[in-house]
Amino acid sequence: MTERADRADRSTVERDPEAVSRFVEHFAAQLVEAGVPRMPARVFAALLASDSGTLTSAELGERLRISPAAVSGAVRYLAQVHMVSREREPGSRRERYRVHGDQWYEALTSRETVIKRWEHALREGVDSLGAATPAGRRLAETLAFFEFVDTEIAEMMNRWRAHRERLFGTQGTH
Amino acid sequence: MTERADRADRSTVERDPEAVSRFVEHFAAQLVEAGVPRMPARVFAALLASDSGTLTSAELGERLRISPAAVSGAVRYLAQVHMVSREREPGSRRERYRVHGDQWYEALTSRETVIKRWEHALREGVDSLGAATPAGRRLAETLAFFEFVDTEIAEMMNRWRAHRERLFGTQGTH
DNA sequence: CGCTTCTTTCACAAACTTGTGAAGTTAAGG
DNA sequence: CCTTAACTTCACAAGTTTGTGAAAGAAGCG
Repeated sequence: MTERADRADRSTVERDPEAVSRFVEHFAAQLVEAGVPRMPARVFAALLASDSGTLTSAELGERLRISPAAVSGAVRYLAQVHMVSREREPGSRRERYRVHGDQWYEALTSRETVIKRWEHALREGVDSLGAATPAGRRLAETLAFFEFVDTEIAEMMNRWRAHRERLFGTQGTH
Repeated sequence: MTERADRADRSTVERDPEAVSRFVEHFAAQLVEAGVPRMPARVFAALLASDSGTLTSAELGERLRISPAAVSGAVRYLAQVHMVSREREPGSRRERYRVHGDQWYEALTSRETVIKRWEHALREGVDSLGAATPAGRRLAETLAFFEFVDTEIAEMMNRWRAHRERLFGTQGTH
């Protein structure tokens, strides 16, 4: 694809920037409601809605009307949770941020990390309350639930990869 | 090692309150990190760690050192997301809050509600960006992912119920 | 090398959240 | 009915979080 994807790519459909913005803000709002900090959510939504799947810091700042500092912070967050990756553009000090079509919801599912910590806390609880007490038994059951979910999610992702291939041909976007 | 305390007599076991508190705060902290507001997280953890699975407002206030107002707010939140239910104690104006051993992680999984809203936003996005554009295709794939997850989660919960029965005999605690 | 362009860091002000005391509301039990 | 126990609502103070401007930090390119 060309370096200037924005202008060059009008081939298919004339895009209404206002409609795009509406989607970006709406989707970002849903992410926020699910616990994602606001700026990261907006930046992420903007990337999702871009044709190339990559935008520069300047483009993000312009589209979302936020300062370079805000972009910087948001991107740092997103990179940390593996929802975007950063690439340096070879002949420039410009940085590009990219959403890897598939990789990001794999990251989403990687709330595994979260689950692991829950499991740890629960194990502690079973120990200190005593496995024989009613409360201890409840915690043990909850723990078993999470352990079950853990393995199930892994299998689910495998099935998804197969399913996706069936739906969309081979590898995802990018 | 804590068996002496655990093993104590009577229906309501004499429990090392400090160990309980440690678990409550630790588990609550994990919930907070996952996006649950603090007071609801603490109240919920306290309920989880109680033998009966129910506590009154006064008991919660005492154990967590928070005002009745805070209990009230926390419980309202938890009831809304179906993590606890409220019952009125027959001959009294006392209210009891209960964690239904199994029901609550079914609620957890009911991120369906969340997912449904994501799906809606994504469908909107596919429409307004155009299904034929690269961005539109990315959104469509993401949408397909969530639709897939939706059905998978339902099936997973069925498998869990079977699995649980195998592990713990009959149906859950309560 | 040093100029220029882009990004990050930092301190702070604005905006939002949270938990509290106090007043308000509901219903049990005399 | 009236009292009183229990929960809820409200306004606000304290504490966080958020996004910004300003300045410093990298890195291409002449």
